[in-house]
Amino acid sequence: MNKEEVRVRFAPSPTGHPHIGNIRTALFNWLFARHSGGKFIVRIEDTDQSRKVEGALESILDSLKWLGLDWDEGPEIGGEYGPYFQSERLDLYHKHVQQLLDSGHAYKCYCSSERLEQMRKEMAERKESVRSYDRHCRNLSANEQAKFESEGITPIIRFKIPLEGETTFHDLVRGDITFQNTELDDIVLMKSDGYPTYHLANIVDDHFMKISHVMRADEWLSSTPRHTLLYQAFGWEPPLFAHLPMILGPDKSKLSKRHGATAVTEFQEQGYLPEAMLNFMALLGWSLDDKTEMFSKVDLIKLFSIERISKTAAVFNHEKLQWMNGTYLREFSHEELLSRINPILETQLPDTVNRPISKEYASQIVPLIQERINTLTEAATYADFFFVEQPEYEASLLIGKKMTEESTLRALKASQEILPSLHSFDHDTLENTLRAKADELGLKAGQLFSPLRAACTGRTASPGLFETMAVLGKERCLKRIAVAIQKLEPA
RNA sequence: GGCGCAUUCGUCUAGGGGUCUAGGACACCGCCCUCUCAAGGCGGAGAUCGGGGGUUCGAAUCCCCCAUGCGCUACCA
Repeated sequence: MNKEEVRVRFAPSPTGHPHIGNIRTALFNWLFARHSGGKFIVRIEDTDQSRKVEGALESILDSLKWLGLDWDEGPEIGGEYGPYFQSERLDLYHKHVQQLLDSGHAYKCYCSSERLEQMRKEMAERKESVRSYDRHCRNLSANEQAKFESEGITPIIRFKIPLEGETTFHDLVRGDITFQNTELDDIVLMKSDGYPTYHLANIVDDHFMKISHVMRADEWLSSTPRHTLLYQAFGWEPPLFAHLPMILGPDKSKLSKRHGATAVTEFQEQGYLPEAMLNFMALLGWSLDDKTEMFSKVDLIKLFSIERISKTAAVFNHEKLQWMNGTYLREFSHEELLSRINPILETQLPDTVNRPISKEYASQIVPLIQERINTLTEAATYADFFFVEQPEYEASLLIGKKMTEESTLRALKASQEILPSLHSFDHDTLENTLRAKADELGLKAGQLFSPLRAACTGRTASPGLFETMAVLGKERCLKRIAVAIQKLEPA
């Protein structure tokens, strides 16, 4: 094999929406390929017909596209070593499994699943270490085989693991790893439905697609000696292996739906930025040094290396992702942020708000919320009062600290009187006027501002009062103040 | 049960014999800023480096044992 050219692959099976762990694997492969000037290949491992999930393929491809992990060969674009769907490569697998049969490295197995189940049960009862298969058909005579064939049993094909010796392979992350061959079972290569198992298809494809490095999750480590033996049986040189640390949920178990949103597409829907997602995922199992943690995609490509992949599984920390997303959000220019937020506003603002949303108006709001949101979707929930006709809230919200119903009413009415006379409704005018008014009323600035804030926004927390009022405009502020006074005024 | 891998603050991690009385980040707490909330700045608390034996003048760093966690143990990937 030509080890000069780096060719790596992301080989998902279309059995569901890819979660952050799957895509992290894709990311590391992609990063390594781009770093080394090699090729990144996507291969779909659809050899299990029963587990196929509708829409999973699209979800996988969409996740990659969203993050900008472009592939050089694979679905939609093809390539020199296609097809890139295993279900379209069945002939290749049959041909090679036959080769193994002919060379005595594989054999047909006629055991029923019932017998297998029974066998495993008995082994467990006898407290023997449970084996997946007892090699019952490994040395069947020609007569016995003919008998099973005549009964119409479709055999599966198993790999003949050497009965003795040991198998060692080198892992780029963990070093040399050795397994006793006696610990290895005669794995299934070809299933009775004519589809290969992962083990066979994987080896055949990696070989013919000239894959130089296999970077996959840690859960595959135990399968690697079997794969090594398979390469030997074929007389092929195996690729280099690098097993990536797993990503776990908060309870330290394998990531699953139980852990809430883990599908990459869900993060997209929740308003996370692809650049933040990418940065965050890169740090799950990889680091540059003891302090750097903000990495652009270009940085990552330049700096990524297998040597700095860690060995330990990582718990997925949602809070840190959120922080990082907010950091990216804050670094955007107003124009950039607007362009990201606008589509969210369109879809997530209440139905009562007229569409399309005015970009000009939204652009005034963006600077006010930029440092107060951590995700794009928060823009719609945080800033909705800018868009609705009249925010809903309880009258009690108007009465702030150190304020009573009476003083609140007085403050609101005083504001109602002075605001119409303002020639300009900008930040400074508002601030000067209102501060003077507070003085005049014998109130602290905050005592006056809080009922005004509640009246104008329907919230106790909002962007700066004067900025907010300026954006809302004199007319709307006055209207909302009037509503507030009504809420407090005895009927 | 067997086999494999792993084990540094709650979490992500730095560390590869002395510079570590273990560094950074998220989260947490306090202070500053301040019209609220954030953001930002400053500071704090938080890990006897899973435990026990070695090796060494000296170990988070090397070796062994144990414990724990995770993974694999399917005609799933």
